Amino acid sequence: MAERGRPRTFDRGEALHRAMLLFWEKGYQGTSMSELTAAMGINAPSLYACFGSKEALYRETMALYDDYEGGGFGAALAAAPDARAAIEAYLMGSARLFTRPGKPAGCMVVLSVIQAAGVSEEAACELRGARAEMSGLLEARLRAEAGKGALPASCDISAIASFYITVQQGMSIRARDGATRAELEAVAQGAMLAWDGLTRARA
Amino acid sequence: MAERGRPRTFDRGEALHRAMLLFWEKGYQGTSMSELTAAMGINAPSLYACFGSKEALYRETMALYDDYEGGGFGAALAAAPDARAAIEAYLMGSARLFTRPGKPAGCMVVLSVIQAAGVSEEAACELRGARAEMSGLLEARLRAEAGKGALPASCDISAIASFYITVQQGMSIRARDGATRAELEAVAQGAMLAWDGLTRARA
DNA sequence: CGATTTATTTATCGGTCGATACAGAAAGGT
DNA sequence: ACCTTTCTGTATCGACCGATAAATAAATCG
Repeated sequence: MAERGRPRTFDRGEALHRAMLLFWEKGYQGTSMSELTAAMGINAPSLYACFGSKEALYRETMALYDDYEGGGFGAALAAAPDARAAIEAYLMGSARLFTRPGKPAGCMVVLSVIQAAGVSEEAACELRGARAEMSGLLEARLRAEAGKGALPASCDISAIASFYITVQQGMSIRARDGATRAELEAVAQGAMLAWDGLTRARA
Repeated sequence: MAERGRPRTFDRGEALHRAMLLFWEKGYQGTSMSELTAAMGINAPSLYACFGSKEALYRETMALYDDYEGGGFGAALAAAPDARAAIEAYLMGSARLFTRPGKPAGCMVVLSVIQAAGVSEEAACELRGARAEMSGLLEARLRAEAGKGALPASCDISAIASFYITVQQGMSIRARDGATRAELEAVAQGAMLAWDGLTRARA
């Protein structure tokens, strides 16, 4: 059951990784085929044979990002001892992820709100889903805590999630604008100062 | 001292306004000349004669945005009775500005961090300056308050400004992703819950 | 009135975009 | 060996990009 035909001369995963870094940095429309083929070290026909199209490649790089770069948040949220620690880990982890030397600043999924202009409606939906998923993870973690009675039943879980998602997305922009890790960590700590107020029982 | 030559058949200000809406919505690279000329109701040579180039037009639309759309914040900050009210007005005003029916969602200046890919280094600097200016306005308002003794001298003014700027920029992304005005206003109120903690005197 | 100046329309420029046709090269199957 | 299959490099496709040259139209100036 060995492979038929001439074997590929490049590493598919490595090429995909390099494409991801480009799309992450410059967005979909902002990255040209010639930049892609140059960075991936292959010619256009090899790219099309291997990945299908520019958009299919983009979607695959986004999946790779979800799996390896933006990932780990689900586990971190679950591992935290309580909801407050989970949110803090989410923000502080984001501050670190958004400012890794040698990697584009900010979150590829968050920035795709703007950077994915030009992709098909189908792909845009997929991206919207990926962003909503993160929001869903946060809400789920908070609801789990509320279920344990650790949060007042009357507090607005989705509003809390919405607030911290917004802060994290703002951190993506700040990172792109040159903010340092220390600045983002200070922002994260600032956002945690709203925790008591947000989780206080409502009328 | 009347005008020489054939008079222009279109309203320059109106054409600029239409170009602004396009750039605001789709960014610099994402807006093509043919889209611009179609929306402005003129042919390409008229555009070049009147505005110089696509980039010069973009920069002029950004100036227009600064003056008429994003403006009013300086005055609002100054008019507020105290620093807390100023910050709250800034965030609540942003929530309103980012979700005006018939206008693109979010802030053109904030989104330019990502949407201005492709412009010259000179224009990019100008945009960075425009973003820093807003941050400077916030800091100045806070320092004025600290000078009056209404804020502890030990609290970190630039960190407070950085936090609220980050929230506001996050609101721009959320608006682009479809967030409603009510959601953004809730986020703004959430951010104000951090105020007491942020302005408490430090060790 | 011509002469000058400026704006408009039409047609098009060279360049780059994303995407492919084609022929040659390198593997397995028989 | 030969055929089939798959990948590779070259060379290029039509479409659109941002930007203009040239000819025409509409105003003021002398």
